[in-house]
Amino acid sequence: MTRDTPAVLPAQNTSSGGAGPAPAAASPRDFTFAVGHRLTGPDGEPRHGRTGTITTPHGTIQTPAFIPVATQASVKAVLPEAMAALGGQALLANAYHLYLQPGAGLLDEAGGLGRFMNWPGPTFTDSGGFQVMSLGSGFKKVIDMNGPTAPSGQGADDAVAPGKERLANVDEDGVWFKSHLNGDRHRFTPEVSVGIQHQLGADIMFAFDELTTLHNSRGYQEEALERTRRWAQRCLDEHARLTSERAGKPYQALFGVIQGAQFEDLRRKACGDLAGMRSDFPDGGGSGTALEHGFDGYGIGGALEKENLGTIVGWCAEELPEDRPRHLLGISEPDDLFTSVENGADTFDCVSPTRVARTGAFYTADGRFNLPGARYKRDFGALEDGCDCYTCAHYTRAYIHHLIKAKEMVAHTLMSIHNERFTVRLVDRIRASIVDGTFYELKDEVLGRYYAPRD
RNA sequence: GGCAGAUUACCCGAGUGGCCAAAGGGGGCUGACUGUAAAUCAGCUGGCAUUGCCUUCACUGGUUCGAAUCCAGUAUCUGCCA
Repeated sequence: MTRDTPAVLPAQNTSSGGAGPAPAAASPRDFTFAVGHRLTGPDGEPRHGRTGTITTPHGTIQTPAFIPVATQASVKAVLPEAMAALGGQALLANAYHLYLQPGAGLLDEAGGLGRFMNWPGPTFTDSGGFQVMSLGSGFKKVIDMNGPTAPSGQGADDAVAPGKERLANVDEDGVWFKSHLNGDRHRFTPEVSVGIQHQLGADIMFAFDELTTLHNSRGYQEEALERTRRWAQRCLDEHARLTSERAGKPYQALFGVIQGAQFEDLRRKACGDLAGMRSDFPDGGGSGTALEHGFDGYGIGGALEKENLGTIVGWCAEELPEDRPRHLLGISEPDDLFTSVENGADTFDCVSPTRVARTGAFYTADGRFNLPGARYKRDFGALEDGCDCYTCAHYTRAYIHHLIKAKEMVAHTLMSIHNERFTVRLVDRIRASIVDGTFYELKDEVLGRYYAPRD
């Protein structure tokens, strides 16, 4: 990273020539994943972790990679130029939010998500599956060490978090959403979600899934998982149909999403089911023939306890095809990143860097701290000593502390740039450590310092 | 000069005999945040110690078993009348 970086994307992302007209080719072959180095454990045995390169119509992604979240076609408070300058390789938006806001058709008309938001590099869209949970039960996705606190058993499947209203209701065919913006009812089905995502035009899309919580019973987890399996097939079929119908557009990859909560048998079954799914795709040569095509990659999502994260990712890595990328949805804490990469996750997205930035917290090698604290009032150092981000190059803790106290919006921008850079750089360092064989040294050093007990 | 009304913790403000260390805001302090219903939420905010004790509702003095609350005086402020 350099300071005063011009408003252009990194070299590896400029192959498409910016947000110009779409390339003519439209084939599943426009999306590839090549495994690079494999991680070896301290015992000399191979691990699931690896480096790789994802190639999309809008550029490549070196993995492992952190993909910053731009839910509504915007990384909150940060310009895309700044995201490129801090090393972001791709951005992830949300189909549900974009469908409610500008409307997916508008983005199609505008030339797709990337062009609409002035991000020439690769893009992802989430399916709206997360909103099945967040607008449904409202419970947190990752439960703390104390485990579920809501009533368990029969009634738990209808439980709603305290103070929340149920705004999503699931049935076999799909989900009714009640808009959190104006109360309008909206219908999402696998076909609707994939249709919206095709209109949004991201390089990588996710299948529409049902995210359960740890409050749900085992019986409900099985029921939901089966439903998600059936939805996955419908997503793949609709994806094949639309890929054919929208020939001439850049190919959009579709990732299936693995659920199954903390249950090993359910996770393994989900992986096997989705890995084996096929649908007929048109080939890219214009010959009119079709080819059998499965998911281009896989998302690992759902309810899990932090302590089981690595184990669950490991189960998935064992069951899923080696030659397809594995995206871990919604994770970015440093310990979780190391654990997940070690066990086979290739890419990550998470709202945490910008969310905690907006609420005053910043990451450092020594842990996360709250900048509104009175102790920073006269601290004229950078947010993090030695950080190479734009914020740390130009601004002090005291100044940003002042901006937060004065409720100046640019505080969110400066904080978010730092936190995004911190997370992107951490995953970049993890990638480099796999290449040069120092993963475990890096893990011990980084986590030992980040989570060291404080006074 | 006369009449009427005010004065509550850092600020604004509720409280008109005991359930009041005193509602509610703001501010301050601390913490949380993992596919964004999140520029949000939670706790604390007179002092000291473990339940508990001590000092507070402009000031002084009363009434009462008991006063932020009732009475008298004083100070300051705000209206209206000269």
